[in-house]
Amino acid sequence: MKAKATLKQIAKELGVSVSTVSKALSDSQEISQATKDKIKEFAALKNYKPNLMAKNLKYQKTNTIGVIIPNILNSFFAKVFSGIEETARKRGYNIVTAISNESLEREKQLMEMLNNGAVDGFILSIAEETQMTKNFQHYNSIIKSGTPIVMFDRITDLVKSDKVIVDDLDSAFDATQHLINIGCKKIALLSTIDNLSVGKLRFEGYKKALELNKIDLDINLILMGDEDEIYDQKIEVLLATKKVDGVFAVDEHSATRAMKLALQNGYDIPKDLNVIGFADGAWSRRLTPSLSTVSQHAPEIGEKSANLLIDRLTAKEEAIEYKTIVIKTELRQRDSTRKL
Amino acid sequence: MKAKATLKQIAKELGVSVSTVSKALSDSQEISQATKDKIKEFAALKNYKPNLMAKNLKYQKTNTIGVIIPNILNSFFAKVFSGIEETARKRGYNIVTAISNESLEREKQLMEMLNNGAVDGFILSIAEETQMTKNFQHYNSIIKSGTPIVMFDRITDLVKSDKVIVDDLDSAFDATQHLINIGCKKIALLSTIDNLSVGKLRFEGYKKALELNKIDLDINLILMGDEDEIYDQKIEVLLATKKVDGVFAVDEHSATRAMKLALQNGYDIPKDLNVIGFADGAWSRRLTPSLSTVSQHAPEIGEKSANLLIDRLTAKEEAIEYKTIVIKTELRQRDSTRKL
DNA sequence: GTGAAAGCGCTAACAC
DNA sequence: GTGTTAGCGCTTTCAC
Repeated sequence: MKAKATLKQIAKELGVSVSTVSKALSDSQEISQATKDKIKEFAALKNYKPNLMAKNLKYQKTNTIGVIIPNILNSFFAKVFSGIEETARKRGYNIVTAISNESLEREKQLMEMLNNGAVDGFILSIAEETQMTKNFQHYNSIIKSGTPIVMFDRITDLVKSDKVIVDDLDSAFDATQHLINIGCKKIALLSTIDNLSVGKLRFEGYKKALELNKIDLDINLILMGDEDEIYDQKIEVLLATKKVDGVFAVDEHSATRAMKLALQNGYDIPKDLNVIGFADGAWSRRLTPSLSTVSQHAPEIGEKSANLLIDRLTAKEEAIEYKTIVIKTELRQRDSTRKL
Repeated sequence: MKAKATLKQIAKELGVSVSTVSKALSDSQEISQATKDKIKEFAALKNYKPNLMAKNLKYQKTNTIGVIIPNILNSFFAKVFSGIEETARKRGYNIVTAISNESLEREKQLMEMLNNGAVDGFILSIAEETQMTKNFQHYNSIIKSGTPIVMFDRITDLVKSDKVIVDDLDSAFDATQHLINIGCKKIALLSTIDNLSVGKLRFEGYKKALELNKIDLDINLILMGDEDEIYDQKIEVLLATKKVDGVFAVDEHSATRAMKLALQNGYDIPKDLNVIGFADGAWSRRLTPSLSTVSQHAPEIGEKSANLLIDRLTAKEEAIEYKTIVIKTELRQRDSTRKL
């Protein structure tokens, strides 16, 4: 447990002043080359590293971003996170991670805690409970306190901030339209995220596609629920009617459950049933048949979010206008849908 | 962008000294109730929060743990991470996350960067490149500098530190034995992680089980490679021989590729082929048939790691002995293996 | 070319 | 019961 080297120590051991050492190490013009060399060599020997906390305190900023993720086990968030991490790191920022576990209380508490000079800004996706209860004051009060926020994916219009989203409505429209194009007449919509902004938008996209193709919305084909057995049973009942030839699943759970239950109930995918889902690419490829998905470019969402935040943090003038970046999705056709 | 409240400001506005405010807010006996009440009320009004950086600097600790993850997209690591996060949070620690991307250089650089007073200790799993090149000095020099490290899953004997691992050898033995018990005679071993400590141990467990059951090790049944198409082809060739009735896959990729290729090549799982893999539970259940796995209790690994580190950080005496905690795995029988 | 001193926000030993 | 002061490690202005 040897104490870390400080300017003070080095100064003392070398018989110079603290400020000389500081200047020498930052290659100041004021210091003679000889002294600089001597000090630098000694510092390297002692493995000197400037203390971050002291610097932070001095400059009143931390070069750290707080990232609040609703659930890191969701691979979408994990991917966005990796995008944030990489971009932030490149631009010299550290990441403090906190997981809200979809809880409003936890989200509030974490953000307040980190807003004590621990981070310069936040990147977050709204916790489910927060979005359901529409309790957004804590965001606004944090922004008012001078800490900028960037929201991604799950956002709200009630907070003025930078945002990065996917064109959920259009993506859902395209996915549904694709199912129609390959001949589906009875397309079910499956969702466990109807309480989220993104869930609602995807539902809208589905409805819009049906409408434009003059297909009546059939309420029996719309299944909403939680990730539980009751939901599974509903899917099975729906499949049992054999009146479905397409499934549009707006979340990973719905997509994979539908696939599995259909296969178990003797459906031939994609012959009898075509499935498209919002889901993670890596695992979708591992399924048999592989799942056609709406790819959300998660790492890019992370990258853009980090850049938005850091741009704001480093901006000369304050109060640049808030931006909303919309990332284009892509329909990845795999084996769970017929080819055109 | 209103400036955050500081002790100094509050003191000035209230016409008292800084230390009075500080003491009042920490409920010191020295201050009269009346003053305390007054100060507390005013502080609450101003939404005062003590500045973390200043406290950290003062106390020479950060209450922050640096977590170095090789790859957050690997759900095992994501799960361990969530265990770490939750436990650390409960005990009052923040998490700074860094992703090594399996690179030695990056791992070194990240750790050195964070070792400048940004974190009190590290929790990490060794990057693949680090483990392959056996380049472990940076760990030792960080430990020597006074920052403790806890390693999990991918570890090395060449670094003295606390460790949390799974009983890889025994788990692999049990998995192989189970395949033998349900009647498999020709058990293939698939691995894309033979360069990792855990990969080697799992291979040992496989060999031990064969040996004890007097089954000759057949080199043609052992497939090692990277996550690429060449590896996929090798699997397909192996399956084409139809000389395999069991697969023990020591990593997620191998397990899922084997399943998929077997299904595509007309195998009936588990009738013709039994598959067990080290893999994530959530997704294994989503496959059809669901995959029997060795469950590694990832969140518990994270929890134990965090506790080990924090125990050491908060220990009164220095140099408690280093501990290695071994977590028991569980064989989760699903539909990719016959029932006994 | 080098050093002294102030200050970032906080705590705590020590005065009064 | 309240205030003064020093100091955590660093940078930076100003003096010499």
